[in-house]
Amino acid sequence: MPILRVALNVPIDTLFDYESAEASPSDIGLRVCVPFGARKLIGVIWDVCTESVIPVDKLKSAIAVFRDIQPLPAELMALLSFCSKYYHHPLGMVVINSLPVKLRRIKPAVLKSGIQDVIYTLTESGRQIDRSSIPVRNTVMHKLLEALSGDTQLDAQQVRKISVRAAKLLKQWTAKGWVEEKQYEILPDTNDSARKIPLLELTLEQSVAVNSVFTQFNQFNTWLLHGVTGSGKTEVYLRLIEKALSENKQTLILIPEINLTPQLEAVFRVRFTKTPIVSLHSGLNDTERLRGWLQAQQGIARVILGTRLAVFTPLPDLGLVIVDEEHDSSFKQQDGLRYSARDLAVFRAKQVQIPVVLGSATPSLESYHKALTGRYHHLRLNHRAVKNAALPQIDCIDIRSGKPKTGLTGQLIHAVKDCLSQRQQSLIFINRRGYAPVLLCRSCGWTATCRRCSSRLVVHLQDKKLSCHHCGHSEGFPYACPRCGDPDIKPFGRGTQRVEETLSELFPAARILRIDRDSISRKNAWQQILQTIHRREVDILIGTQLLAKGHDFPNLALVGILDSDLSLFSTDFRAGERLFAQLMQVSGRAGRAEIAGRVLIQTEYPGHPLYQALQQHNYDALARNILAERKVAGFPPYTFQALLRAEAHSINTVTDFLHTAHKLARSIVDSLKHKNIEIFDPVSAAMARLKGMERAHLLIQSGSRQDLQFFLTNWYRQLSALPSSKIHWILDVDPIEF
DNA sequence: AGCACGCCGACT
DNA sequence: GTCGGCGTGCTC
Repeated sequence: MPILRVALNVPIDTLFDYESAEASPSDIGLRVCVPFGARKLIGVIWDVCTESVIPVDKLKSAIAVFRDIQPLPAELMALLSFCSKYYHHPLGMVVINSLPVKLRRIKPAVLKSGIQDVIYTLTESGRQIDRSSIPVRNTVMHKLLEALSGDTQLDAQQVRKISVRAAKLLKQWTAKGWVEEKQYEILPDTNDSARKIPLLELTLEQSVAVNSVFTQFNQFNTWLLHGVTGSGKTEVYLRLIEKALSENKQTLILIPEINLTPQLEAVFRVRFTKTPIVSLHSGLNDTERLRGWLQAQQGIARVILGTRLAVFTPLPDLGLVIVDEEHDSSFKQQDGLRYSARDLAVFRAKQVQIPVVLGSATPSLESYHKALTGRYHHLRLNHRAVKNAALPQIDCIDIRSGKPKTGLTGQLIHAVKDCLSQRQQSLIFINRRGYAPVLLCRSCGWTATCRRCSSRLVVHLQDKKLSCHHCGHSEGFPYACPRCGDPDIKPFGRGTQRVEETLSELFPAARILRIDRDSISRKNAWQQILQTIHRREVDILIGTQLLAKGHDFPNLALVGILDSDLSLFSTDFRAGERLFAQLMQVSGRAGRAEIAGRVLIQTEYPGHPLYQALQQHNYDALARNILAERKVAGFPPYTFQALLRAEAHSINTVTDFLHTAHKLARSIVDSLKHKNIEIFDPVSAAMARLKGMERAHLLIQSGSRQDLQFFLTNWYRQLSALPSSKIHWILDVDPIEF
């Protein structure tokens, strides 16, 4: 009888064998329901064979093979296998967790409205509708007509975005003959060349970049598209996608944050009006996610735009991969399977021998180093694409001589005032939300700390709460110091809320908008906020890094940066790199259109190389500087790392486990031919306590990725055999946080 | 991860 | 006497 080898979502890195009378090799990649101990589980058929190493009397029979959807393509299965091996995570867990939630259930997947979206277009008579005959207050009708105008096709997802009422309205309009309802066609071409919007002329640098990729469009190559903010990386992407579409290939584009998805999606939809585009991000519900995934798998979707999890989408005709803002740390998953979507994207491109483009204004040093050493092709865009738009003037304000009480120097206040008088917008960037980061007792030095984490509680004055930004715990203010009883307890330091308070006292007439995770509560709020900014209904913006990323603010003339010095001397060796990228990003918000931008950094270290490089817009100087330091210190990208992360309720459990792990590591290395593996002592994590768990880790480092992997495979096997009832542990390969 | 099995303390 | 606490060990 045929034997199925099944990948199951259990933390044991092995396949499980089952008998199945009906199975054939063509079932590889299908889902299957099997008995497992006392329960039933869903799994994926990884292999079909005739023999098993498991004794026959122990083999159970599979319950049912699901044929509701096409099997996973072999390439995707190879990607998942690689992922399991490279990150040392059980295969079954990798496989099942990569599937849309609706495919993880023990029942066939159903989409009552079908896989293909129905799309809507205006008919001839629809185009004749006199919009002035529709009451102005009927906004849904107007929005819908606006969206449909100009030959645009709307799919169900877009319709839902307009309004919940829009779908009903469309049915009525279809009945009236104003709107035509049809299925997406799989277009062999996408001669979208009949476009209405004239193409922007490419700058010289842009066309060099585009043409370079064109010349090697049918082979694997990693291109680092290194372009300053505003240099038009998106236009380069668009030209490349156009090319992929014309060759009847799918394009996968990975982007960092959910905030940016709608923005980029809109750009693509305007440009490729007839191309089925799917966006996959965490804002979708299970049904939408499944539909997008299936459209991608069946080749209906030609452009797939998504956050890191989209790297696991089956793409039969993949011809181009793009990773935008490749340096962004959100491409690295920080729990469970700790994969880097950027690195897996490169793997995918290599798998099918196609180009992958990594775009950034501030590439990760890993990628930059590979570009310098010739492993990646370096494409540079050194100039802004918009005519007359220069890079902003960046200056430091030295605050050593007198730290301002309000946190804002006279110079910065003056600059904001100037902006106000010229009706231009300004942005104050402070990467710390809340009112103040610390609640301090003046007489004994007590500070409010979290019960479950080793963190200070942040003062939120608005809702009169102290809250932990790590576990979400919040509590009321104490009336007096719990330690010494002195009632003189005060907020210390500044967060966005306090800066907002100060600015509204200084400029009572100004329209001030604070943007951080606390002010963006509702799902749709972000789009509205962007509109408010674009309509110039705001004078001063105050924000955290949420604001720094990729958005265009054409009327923004000034960026003020507060309290960024903290990151200069962090224990994390990547802090400098991250701060630089962040400041470069936020600086890039200023002066994007006709307005000359200005950036003011309040600092005690105006001479620090990081600020110097920033002022000169000189990424290369700083990057080479940091790389030289890393080389001397033996840090990535000159070495490869893996971190064994462990947590438990009791710190003793953690240290005992890590000591055992250390001993095992020692003996493995001693037995190795190549001993170029460095084992560090266990240390506690940066956040030593989180959500009531004590955390520590053990670092392994090697100059050879291969040797490191060989070691890890051995180590992982031994660690898995250890008793594991009280300890939680995971290997983090290529860690970026400590 | 779940879930069963098993071996000890406080309840009707 | 048994209900249920969670330590241990197994799952094709």
